[in-house]
Amino acid sequence: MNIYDIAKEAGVSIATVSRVLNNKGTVSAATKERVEAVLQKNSYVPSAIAQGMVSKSLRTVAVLTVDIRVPNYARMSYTIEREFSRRNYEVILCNTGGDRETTLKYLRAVTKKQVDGIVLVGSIFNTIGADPEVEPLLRMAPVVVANGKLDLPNSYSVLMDDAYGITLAVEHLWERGRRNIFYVRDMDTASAIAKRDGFFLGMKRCGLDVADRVIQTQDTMEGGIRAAEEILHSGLPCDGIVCGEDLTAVGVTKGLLRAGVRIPEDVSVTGFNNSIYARLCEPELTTVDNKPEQVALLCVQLLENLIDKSDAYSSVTIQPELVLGKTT
Amino acid sequence: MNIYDIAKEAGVSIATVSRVLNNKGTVSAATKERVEAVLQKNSYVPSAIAQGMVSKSLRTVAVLTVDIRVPNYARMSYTIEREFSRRNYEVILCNTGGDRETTLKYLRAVTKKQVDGIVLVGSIFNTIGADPEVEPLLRMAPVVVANGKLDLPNSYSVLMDDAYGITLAVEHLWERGRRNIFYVRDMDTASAIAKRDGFFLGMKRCGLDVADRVIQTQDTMEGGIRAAEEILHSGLPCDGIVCGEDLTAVGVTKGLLRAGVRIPEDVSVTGFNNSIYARLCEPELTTVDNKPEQVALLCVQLLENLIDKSDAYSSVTIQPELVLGKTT
DNA sequence: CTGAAAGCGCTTACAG
DNA sequence: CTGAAAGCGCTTACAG
Repeated sequence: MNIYDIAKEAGVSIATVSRVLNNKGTVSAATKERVEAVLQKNSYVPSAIAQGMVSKSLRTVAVLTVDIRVPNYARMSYTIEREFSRRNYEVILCNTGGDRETTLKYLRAVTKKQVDGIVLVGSIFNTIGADPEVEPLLRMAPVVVANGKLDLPNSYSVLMDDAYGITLAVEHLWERGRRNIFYVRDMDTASAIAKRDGFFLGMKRCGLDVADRVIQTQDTMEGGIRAAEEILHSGLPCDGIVCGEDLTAVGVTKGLLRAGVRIPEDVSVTGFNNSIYARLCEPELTTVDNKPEQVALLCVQLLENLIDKSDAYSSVTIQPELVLGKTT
Repeated sequence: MNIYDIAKEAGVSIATVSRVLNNKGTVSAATKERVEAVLQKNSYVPSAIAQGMVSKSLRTVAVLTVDIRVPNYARMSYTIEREFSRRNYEVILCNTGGDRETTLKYLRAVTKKQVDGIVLVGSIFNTIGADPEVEPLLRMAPVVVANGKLDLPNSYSVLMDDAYGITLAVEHLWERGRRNIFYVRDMDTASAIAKRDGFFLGMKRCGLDVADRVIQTQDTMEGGIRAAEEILHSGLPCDGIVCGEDLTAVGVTKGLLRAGVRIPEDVSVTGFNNSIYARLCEPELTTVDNKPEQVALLCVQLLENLIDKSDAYSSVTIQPELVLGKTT
């Protein structure tokens, strides 16, 4: 059932059917009514592909992220998807695993489908997006990076001030009287580096020593447990541990408790993300809220503007907030 | 840059360009080489929309689920997406919230885009998919339901034996010497009902009484905490609590510990899903592995067969497994 | 107000 | 081996 069938049945031309369908141009009331009856009767729905052929748009955007199973990415992707759905766009989801080849494959596929826009979720795309093979693909559609920055003419950013978030945690521990503070960091994304720098900055402001006080570990609960063990065996005094992720902070907490360390009496622990992990943790984590929903919403608004070529878009930075739990 | 530009530059017809592009039909080696050079030079990529116009396919499938932020759905959606990507399909993600209207909106949008197939993730779609307004939309593309069943000619299921999973938990508690067992259930999906029936069955087999031993609560950590309080105040003896979800089990654990109950010495607790929540829980939860990755993979294989109209597809049921933690 | 025609960018029989 | 033409299902100037 296509527009020709409808036209024939209604005794009009396809142009007229198209007009009533899109409420465009002028159609006499009588004709309109007749066509609408036929439309209704056949519950006709125009083909989005054929429409896309003309308009060059399928009203679809692509969301590339590392792994939707990570709560922070899940929250952002969820919000992006819901917000675009409200705006009558569908979202193609791409789990790149942070891998260059995989990212390339996804970008080739979605640009071939002429997506209206692309959202890159995660600071890992700072590196991948700058790759000489990746970059030209990102020029084919407007791009917004959540928590990252790209040097492209049609790309904008919504940034989270990760460094500031970690300084908040450090200063909070200082106020709690902690003077021997460690930092547990994870992978090597721009975000991880910003957080570490935030730690250095916070410690400096508090006049504290950072020598041998940064522990690198895997971004898993087990990684956190190992980090706690490493700290306990370092020989250095420790009364506070700032973590770059809630998940590692949960592991750190477990590791400390197993070693008989009391939290927060002996050692304070902070996480990052204000994820559900922080609330499941026993005791509940003090953590940094990096507001993924807010970041995601701004990404959607920015990309929508870029797609509509409306004015007044610019990159934004969101400030995180400390959320008190029972570990500090 | 379209196929006409390429044809002109290579001095051939568009039919010939199409042939070398698709490696179809016959092209002389010389011509092929010439065309390929032009293709390469312009890094030409054919429009997927125009191709879709002819083939009636955009090589896209839709995944409808309740909420990607729930780990079990995230794991399934992740696996489905990755597996379809491997097969050169893109995935449109739809978070329906379990809502009928939202589901309708998504299905209208994706059928209009003529998706090649639809995966419904969650037993909530048993009800929604049978709705008289929803059902016709599901007839427009092959459908696979993860952990649910639909009565449609072109729809198949990959089922998880939730009831069996709960009987495993009950029997495990019995073997541990528990005789006063409660069940904490959540929402009213087919899956939740199957689990409750599994509880009844397991208890019956063990010859245990179930009167007033099913507690209904919200599917959140707080819901679990409240359930624990309710059980403790019920006046009934309790030495075992089987939960329908890891998240509520974590809450139950917290609630019990706060009341000074020892786990597992006084009361054993089991969860469901083998999610990361179970491992974060202190003590680590004994839980039921419902194998979301395996379910998802089978869904993809099934749907791929339906799309290719290859033979030999049928619905499957997966058996869950008990995973021992430290709460039993 | 309405219709004929061109155009969107491909693929695919059909001739030659 | 290669090209002209039709067709996929729409939208949109352009006439009338």
